[in-house]
Amino acid sequence: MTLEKAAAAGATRSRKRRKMQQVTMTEVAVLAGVSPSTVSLFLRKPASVSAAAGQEIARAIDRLGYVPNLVAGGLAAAGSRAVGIVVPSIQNAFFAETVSTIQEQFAEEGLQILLGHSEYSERQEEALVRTALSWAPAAIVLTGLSHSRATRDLLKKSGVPVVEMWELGAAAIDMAVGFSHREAGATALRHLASKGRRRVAFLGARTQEDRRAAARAEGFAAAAQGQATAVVINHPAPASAEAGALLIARALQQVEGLDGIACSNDMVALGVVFECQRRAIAIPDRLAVVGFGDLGFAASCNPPLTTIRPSGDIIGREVARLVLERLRGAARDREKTVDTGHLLVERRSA
Amino acid sequence: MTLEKAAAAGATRSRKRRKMQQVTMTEVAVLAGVSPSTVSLFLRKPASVSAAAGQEIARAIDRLGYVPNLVAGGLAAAGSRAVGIVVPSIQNAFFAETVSTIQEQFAEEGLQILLGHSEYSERQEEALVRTALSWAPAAIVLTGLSHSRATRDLLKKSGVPVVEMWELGAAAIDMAVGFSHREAGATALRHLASKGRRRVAFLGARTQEDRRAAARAEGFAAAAQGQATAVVINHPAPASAEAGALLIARALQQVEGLDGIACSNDMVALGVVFECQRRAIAIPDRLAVVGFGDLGFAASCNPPLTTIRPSGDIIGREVARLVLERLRGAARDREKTVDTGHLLVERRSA
DNA sequence: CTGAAAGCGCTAACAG
DNA sequence: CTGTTAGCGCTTTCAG
Repeated sequence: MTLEKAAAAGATRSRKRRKMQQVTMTEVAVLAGVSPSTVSLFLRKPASVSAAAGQEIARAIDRLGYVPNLVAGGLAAAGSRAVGIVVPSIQNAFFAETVSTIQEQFAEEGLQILLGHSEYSERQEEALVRTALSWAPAAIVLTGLSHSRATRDLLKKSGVPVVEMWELGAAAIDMAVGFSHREAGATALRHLASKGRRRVAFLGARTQEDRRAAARAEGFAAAAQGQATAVVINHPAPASAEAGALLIARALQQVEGLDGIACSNDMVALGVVFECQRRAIAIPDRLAVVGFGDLGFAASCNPPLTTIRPSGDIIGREVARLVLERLRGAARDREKTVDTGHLLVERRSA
Repeated sequence: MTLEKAAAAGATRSRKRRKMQQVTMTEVAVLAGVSPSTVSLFLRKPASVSAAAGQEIARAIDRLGYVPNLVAGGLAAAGSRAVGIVVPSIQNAFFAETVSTIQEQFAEEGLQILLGHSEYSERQEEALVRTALSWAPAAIVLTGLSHSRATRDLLKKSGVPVVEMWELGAAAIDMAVGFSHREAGATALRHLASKGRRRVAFLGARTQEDRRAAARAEGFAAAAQGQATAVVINHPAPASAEAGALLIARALQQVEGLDGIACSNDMVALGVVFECQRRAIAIPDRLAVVGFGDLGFAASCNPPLTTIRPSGDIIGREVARLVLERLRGAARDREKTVDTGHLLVERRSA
């Protein structure tokens, strides 16, 4: 079979396409001297095709520069190889790490990521889920357990596997991977208390929208009962060093004899460290600081930051594993939830 | 027309699907008492359908909870509403910002993002481009101008609009948005020189793989001719505060009388600041430091960081604009390149 | 302005 | 192991 003949086979197709001519599976089949379904089979299960045919097909694919059309495949198979992921913000280092890990795991399995960010808005999340569903995705990954009623309905009705990540506690739609933020907040307080700190504050960024940060604040405050005097101070902007500087200034003013701080995010803690350097407030002697996130700079700042590590990479790996297992046919009720816990990383700031 | 009838219309479809029953356009059409093509038309150009029909259709969509199947749409239209984006790393704040901005702009136009990260590997990039092309994307966005031969061929052959971002200089495949990293490096040197610094170093992370960081280093070294003694020191790991601390230690040891530093990334500069705090090296008096990126903490660290702002958000906005214009029918040679420049943000560290 | 008809490129039974 | 046969759900001419 010649290349020309294969080209001729392709040429019978409509010429009205707006995109440039694309090589189709039929052309590959013609050149390889087999039927299209054999090519299709070869692509999905190479082992089920005779070695001879396989070789011919591989050569044809190569010569023609064939790129499979996953859109057509997805339609025929009633479900695509894409996974929708929606996170509050891609710029947040936590979610960037998780998404990054998921993408790595999926790439090996030929799964594509459809990404969207909701800016902590349930309405935006709903719109993103709707779009994702339009792609007949193999699965959908959401952040957190709070979603609009419509989002839940949409998802349930679709029957698509869904995994909610970065939070545990309330009921999940389907699967969930994460940890309890209340407990993480409590850990921060207990650590501070264990260091003899009795007048403490939780500095939060955007806790109105960020339910998980709010849960950490709650856990912190609840654990303080009988242990310490705790206040929670919030800043409406996203977590940043600047927010941290502002918050610590307010805390110092608001709490007489303040001696311990927990932050909703290491970035905020960094701002606290900066501001304390400026004011010559000794950390941890006068003020103990515990962060959240264990971001890259935590180990090298002055003093090194005691912080809580949520392990965004492990969350990502587990999310990918759950999705992959479900796609490979695991029962819908096989494994629903994995608790990744949290880890107190003790360094010098507390 | 009753809901039951519409359901009956749907029920004639094959029951072999693995996914849960999905509402189709035909069902909407039946319920609205029009033909599927009218529904399709209404969805794409509401104005071309009579008000009466439009209203019926809208109601039907609502009652049925219809979610369009973009996979089928993409196949029929020979091109999907998805845009493939590949960046070296999602965890890098620069790219996170750009991707975030692009996603925002696209969401309004109903474009989905297919995201992948290459880890600075051309081979991985090629694989990601291949997968992206399998989705018959509306466009593809790549980072930088260096790609494997196969990647370029694949892209050219596909005829898909391509925009390369975050770099300018060499020839682009199609469109490009970015700036010259050589010039950015030169700016850093000139600023240092203008402050009387004569023995300077460029601290780079991963410049073997990161061609753009390498270009900044080159621009820095080239501009030093006759101005200052410049050395370039590299660390093979990704940019981090830790790398910065390591690099400045080496620089101090290697260059007698070192008085100026430029970093390939603000994160590295942060490490330099930390290490100098530890060693009680006064910034900027003894050592002037200029970073790159203008990341969130740059303004609030001690001292505030003089840095070069690449404006990742503007790059994102311009990328989105170019793609959108092309999709709306702009000629293939309308506008090919936009230079977003760079900005020296002078603060106290230099 | 609306409908009928003809696929888009591929997968998935089912026979052979 | 391979080919035949039907579509997947939607868009797009092209008539009316």
